[in-house]
Amino acid sequence: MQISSRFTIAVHVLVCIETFKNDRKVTSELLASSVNVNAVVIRRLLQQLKAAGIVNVARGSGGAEMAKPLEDITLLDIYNAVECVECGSLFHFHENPNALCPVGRNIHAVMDTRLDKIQNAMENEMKSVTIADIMSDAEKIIGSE
Amino acid sequence: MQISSRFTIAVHVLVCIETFKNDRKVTSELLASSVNVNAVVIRRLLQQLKAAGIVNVARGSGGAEMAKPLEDITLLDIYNAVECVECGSLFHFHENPNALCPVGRNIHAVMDTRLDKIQNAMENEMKSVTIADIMSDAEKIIGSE
DNA sequence: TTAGTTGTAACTATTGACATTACAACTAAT
DNA sequence: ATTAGTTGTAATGTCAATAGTTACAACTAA
Repeated sequence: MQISSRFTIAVHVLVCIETFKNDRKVTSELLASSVNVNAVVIRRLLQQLKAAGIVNVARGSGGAEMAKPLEDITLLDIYNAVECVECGSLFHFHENPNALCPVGRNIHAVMDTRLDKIQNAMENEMKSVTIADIMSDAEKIIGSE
Repeated sequence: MQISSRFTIAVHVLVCIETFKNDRKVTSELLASSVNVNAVVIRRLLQQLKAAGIVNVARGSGGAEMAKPLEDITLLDIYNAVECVECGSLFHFHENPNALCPVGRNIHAVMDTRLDKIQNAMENEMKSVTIADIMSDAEKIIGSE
């Protein structure tokens, strides 16, 4: 199972917003055309990013822009914004293990710290990369075409 | 999105196999009762673990056992055994970004190394934990009940 | 031969992701 | 005030993966 494409799409969208901000109004249509998905998918995604304080979206006049400095937005911020956070855990525990079995009633306690450490390792790595880093890579690559 | 419960169920199953190996034949029925899922789900899972060389399952006579030393089985081995590996990547990239857009045609190149680093961080953490570690925790917790 | 078990196919239900259509709400420009 | 362009969102549909269930052939050991 994989992390949904919303995450990579979100990064793509943010790079677009930053790249085109001086040239044109960055509408959901423009973003949809770059990502190659339906504009409604982009609008829903922008709502999630907006709720997380990452972007501003203007109703009516239209257009999206970054809501805070690029170096203050980490990949983890984006991940948390677009992936179901109520779930909280990266791992899915089977419900209702048999409490009459010594393994069944303790498996949660046995695994929880280990699973948390794994998830933390991933999240720490995500936290260490900002959109500023990504933009710097992107400018280099696009500039060298 | 979450990693499927097959992963935590697999660990649960391995802990059961090791815990009960001297007391009884560890059948899919027994495992199913501890995990509290259908026995067929367990059998399918055991097939995946068997294909990965982690367990042996006896047809006919019945019963599952570990196929190699506990300290040679890491959580990553289990993860790779039960999660779709063809997919390979933890992250799901949107297909067909627009090649006419400078961002669209470069987004893959921009993100790939970053995403690999994140996945590696997770896998390294998984690699550092063996079933021997988990069993040692489990024995402590179960013994102290 | 039989009882117990695994291996697997077939079918179903459920869930989440994603696509699509439609339209109300809103803003700015004219 | 009207209009054109845009966002916000509901409703609906499709698809894939997970997981539950039934059924039964294949196998082994007693």
